[in-house]
Amino acid sequence: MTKNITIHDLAKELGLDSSTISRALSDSPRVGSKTKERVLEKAKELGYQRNLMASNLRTNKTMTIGVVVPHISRHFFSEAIDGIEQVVASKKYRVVISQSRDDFENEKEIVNGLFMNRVDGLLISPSMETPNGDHLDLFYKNKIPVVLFDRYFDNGGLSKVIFEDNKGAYDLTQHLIDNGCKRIYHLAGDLNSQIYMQRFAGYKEALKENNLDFEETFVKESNLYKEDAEEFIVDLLKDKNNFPDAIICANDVSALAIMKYLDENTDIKVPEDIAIAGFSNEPASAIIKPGLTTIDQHPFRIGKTAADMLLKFIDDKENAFNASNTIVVKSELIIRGSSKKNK
Amino acid sequence: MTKNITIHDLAKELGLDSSTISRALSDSPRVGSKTKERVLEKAKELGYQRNLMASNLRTNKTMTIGVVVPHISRHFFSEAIDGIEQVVASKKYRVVISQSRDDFENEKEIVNGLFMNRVDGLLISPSMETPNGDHLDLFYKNKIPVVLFDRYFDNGGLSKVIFEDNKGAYDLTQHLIDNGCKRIYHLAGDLNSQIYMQRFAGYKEALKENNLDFEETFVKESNLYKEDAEEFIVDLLKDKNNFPDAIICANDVSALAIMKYLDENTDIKVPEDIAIAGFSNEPASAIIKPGLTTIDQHPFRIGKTAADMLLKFIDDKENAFNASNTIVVKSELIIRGSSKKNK
DNA sequence: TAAAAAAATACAATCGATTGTACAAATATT
DNA sequence: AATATTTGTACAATCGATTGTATTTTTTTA
Repeated sequence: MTKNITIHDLAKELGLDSSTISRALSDSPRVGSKTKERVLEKAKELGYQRNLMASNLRTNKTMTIGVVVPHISRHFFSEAIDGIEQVVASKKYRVVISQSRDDFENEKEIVNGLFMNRVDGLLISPSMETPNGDHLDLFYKNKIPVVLFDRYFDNGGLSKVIFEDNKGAYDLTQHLIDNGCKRIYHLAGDLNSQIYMQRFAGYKEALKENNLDFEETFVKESNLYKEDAEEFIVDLLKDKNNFPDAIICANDVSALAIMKYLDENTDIKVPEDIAIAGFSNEPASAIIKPGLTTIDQHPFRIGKTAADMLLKFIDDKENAFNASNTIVVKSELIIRGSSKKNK
Repeated sequence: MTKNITIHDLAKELGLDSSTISRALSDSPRVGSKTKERVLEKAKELGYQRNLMASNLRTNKTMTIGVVVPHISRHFFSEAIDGIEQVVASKKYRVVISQSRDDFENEKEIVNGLFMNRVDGLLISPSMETPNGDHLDLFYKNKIPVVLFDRYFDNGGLSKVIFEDNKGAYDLTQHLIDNGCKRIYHLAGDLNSQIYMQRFAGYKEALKENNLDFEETFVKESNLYKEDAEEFIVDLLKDKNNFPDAIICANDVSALAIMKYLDENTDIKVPEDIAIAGFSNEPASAIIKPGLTTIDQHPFRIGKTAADMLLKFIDDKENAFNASNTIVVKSELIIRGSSKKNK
């Protein structure tokens, strides 16, 4: 193994002290310009590459941001990570990305690991199982900024960038009502999670304000996978007398699964017989026919915003710990064919 | 700021030497069990967290893998990253992820940065612009293993995990021919890129072996975005006499765009009037109607395989630099409605 | 030209953990 | 009980870069 070149090697070669090399390489005014040139040239000649492990240790900075998400490959998160990476890279930071797989134990381990690596800040979208922010105390106590995004918990003091889940679901519901729907069901996510809770609440509020029926049986809590959606619709089909005239799903995956199921297994037509709406605006939602009415969550923007906030906190730690800052990213109603009843 | 607790703090508190603390924490046989207990207890009490910056510097290991992809949020790459992360995390490694945005200058900077961070290995899917592996010499010379995945270049010595692009395109073409297609066009990607080159070659081979016509005009090189696909189909529609009876697109995005365009703007039916096939098996391809015939690339498996190979090289550097290992991940033909002509 | 000021460079400690060697204490052997 | 052996700890150097202080060299000023 070609031994790595260090500033000491350069120093020896040039008959200078390593401190001078260090200063020359960081363009310090304390080093003469001829010397700087010599150093730079020699560094290039020997293929010197600064060792950031050493540098980080000394400066107590890693220029690294930890990012924790439930699943990297989910459309929402990969878009958010794209946004994060873009912002962070432009400020010469790097991202270390881990996935909790919605497992709290996993998440705790990851968070500890990131702390041991002394990341300069943490962006986290907690797992479904995460009850509170106690496992982030480590960061809090050591004044390393943390920003939650998308998912969160009511845990005093943590800053976050969240989505208008309530408003999104409200708008969706109101839109369906405006289109003549009266018996609107809701396939919900895990109601222990703030985001699904909010979606459920927005849906309910809209029903209430329009004096529409709401019964507990209208709502089914689930994991929102394809299979959950199929199970849900199969159940509903058993009692055709009480069939809904609209379903709002808490994500697109389940909404698409229901549309697909109805199309392939029944002669129930969307939107004529039943309107369907989803949440998240996945790429497939624009491609299915009819298109799926949904809420765009602007995941890229959420990621960007969270990263911006975190970097601001890193620069200005005062503010990072004085108040819990919350930014709410606006929802956007995307109306497509699946909701166009209008009778 | 609560000063971080170090092994020296623990040592002072317990009246021991820091070396003993270090050994106790790593469960060395050289430390007595009672002492170990005392250390562990005190560590927990004071909330000690090992500083990996220091540890890394000393041991010259970071337990970190650098990952470079063109775009994090593309389905293929986010799935591949998922696979990588899964493998790597199980061996207590972490991933630092960067995106080149298909910009070579960017990629060079990222690669240098990862080297300065002394990652223990590098997984890279090079940008479209990357001409060769010269910018990876740094790793090669310093015996840090590198594995290319998906995209690659013919540059002696680098190990890689690639996809059966040629075979995939061949199978797709053969399948269309078996279904009665005779005039098969190809919307290609950038032909400077090995993967698109291979897909093109596979398509051409299949035509040849079946003694079917091939003309240069059958092929259009493009960036494979939605807009490119629309432009392509609009052009074809101008000359209805020479309209193809099948199009193989080098990715799903463009194939879906063509299907969507035909459906919304013409009365040309898929697959009755024209068969369409894509490449990559995006989620939307299973949802559109008719479903899009395509090739599954198993991106998750590609990621996993590449990560496995890299970790093996890290453990056994001998082999990492003796030969260039190449694993080819098998393609899978996914037949859906868009190709079912059979007349 | 000598003294003062400014510029360039060297010295040495430090960041926190690891690890080879040396030493001391405890236990075993004869 | 005296010596040999094992076990447990301490000492000290090291990883590579950074940075405050000290020193030398050069330039300026009187």
